Amino acid sequence: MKADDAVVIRGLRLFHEARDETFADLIEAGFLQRFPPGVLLIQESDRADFLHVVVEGLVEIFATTAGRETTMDLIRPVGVFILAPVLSEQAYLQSARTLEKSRILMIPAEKVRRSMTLDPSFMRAIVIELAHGYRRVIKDLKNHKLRTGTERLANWLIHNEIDQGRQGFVDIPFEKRVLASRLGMTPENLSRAFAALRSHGVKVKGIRIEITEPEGLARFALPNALIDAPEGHLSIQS
Amino acid sequence: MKADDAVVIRGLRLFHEARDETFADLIEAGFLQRFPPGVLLIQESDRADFLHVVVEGLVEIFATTAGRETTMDLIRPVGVFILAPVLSEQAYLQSARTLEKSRILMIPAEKVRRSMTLDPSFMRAIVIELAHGYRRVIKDLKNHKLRTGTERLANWLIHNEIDQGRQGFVDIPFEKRVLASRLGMTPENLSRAFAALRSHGVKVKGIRIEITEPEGLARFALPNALIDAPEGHLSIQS
DNA sequence: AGACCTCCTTGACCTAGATCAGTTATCGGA
DNA sequence: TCCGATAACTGATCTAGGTCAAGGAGGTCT
Repeated sequence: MKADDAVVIRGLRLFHEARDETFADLIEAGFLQRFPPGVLLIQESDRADFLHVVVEGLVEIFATTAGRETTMDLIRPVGVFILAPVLSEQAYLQSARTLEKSRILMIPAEKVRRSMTLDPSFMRAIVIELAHGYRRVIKDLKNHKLRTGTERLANWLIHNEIDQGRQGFVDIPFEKRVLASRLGMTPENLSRAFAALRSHGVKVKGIRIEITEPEGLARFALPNALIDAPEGHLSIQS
Repeated sequence: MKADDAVVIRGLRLFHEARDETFADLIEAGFLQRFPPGVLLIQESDRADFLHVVVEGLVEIFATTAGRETTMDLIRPVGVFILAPVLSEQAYLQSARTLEKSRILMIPAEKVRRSMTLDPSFMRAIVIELAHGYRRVIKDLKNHKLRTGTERLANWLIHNEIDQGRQGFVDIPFEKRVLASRLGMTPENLSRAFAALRSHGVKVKGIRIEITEPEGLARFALPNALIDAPEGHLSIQS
């Protein structure tokens, strides 16, 4: 692994407060690997053998049942994913695949658990990270139970316009079908949701979505900090 | 607090492995209070000041936005609720109210955080508890994104029939409107979902739901361990 | 540049679910 | 035991969202 990669990974909240030797130990035990797009990294129901860190690229966390599939999350560098089953020695509940060519650091689960036992400051960081991840999923569940698809899209746009620097537009950083699945709808329905938002000052220009009337959009979306505000996070959120 | 209450609470996974003095300290700092039904215990967006333990009764965890409301969870004795914001010193994302008359132990958040710092075995239990809670919400989100309301009901019945001792029926342990909200549907729709399950061997007799053809119901429900299997849990789940 | 491929969009149609209204069942208290 | 209040059920209607099919727009490779 290149030294500057290690520096970036060390910047993650999860590793930042760990002792030097804990961090060195974890990096030492892990291996960095390159993957082309579309590679299945994790299969749900498999035993959690590794903690994964996205160093470069884009990873989709998804779940399936009865032939259906949905996107649970999207992880950009530098982000850790699927921490919980690594800690409780359980099976993964979600699968993961690369959407772009990516570099992934894989740290053996056993090593993570042992480091946690040996280094209280690392364990402390794990507590904070788990608590934040927990809260993010709760927000997502609220989003789904309390809002329609079009409202979820409107709030996603508001949140991402801010994230991308308040320039009055949002560039969707992956395929629209992926966004649709992340928001819990079909691609067809996403198109219609965009059409419905036209009357609230939203213009679709390919990948770029222009927001001409932020106040009008907010009036429709009714953003709520307890759903939409980003949880202190490891990864650039979707 | 009565001594036998303390024994039961000590039995919780969260407290079981804590040192004796840690546990004594937490119990000492906490206070046990009685509430009639319908009392708001926690208001979302309030700062997390206490960790709550349901010693007796029934507590509903719910969330609201834009005038809508949904049930996020139901906590029966002995169960802890809303641990995450207590640890990361944040606002509650969910509200809580009693549904029955209840006894609740409230432990100051600051005390929980300090005990965690002082007692690694307690912190370790917190990691496990958080990881399990995290996984439970992920299962719930999968349940909602991947299934219809009727399918969620069918799987809820299968799971609860087993929980209640495989007697061929399920007694709904709260009002049906609460179940409806927990499953993310209206009371009207829950009635229709029950009607739809008649052809799969489900008979409604008031509070008691008879399951005459478990195999037929399972064929319709397609239960999935990665959604329906109970996570190692503190509380009797809903 | 042209051909091809994939993604996105749009329309028609259908199903799932919400809402509204009216009725029936259930439970607690006088 | 009756009464009133609340919960539950049922039907009619409407909206949200999924499915199917076709057309259009944007890339990439030769």
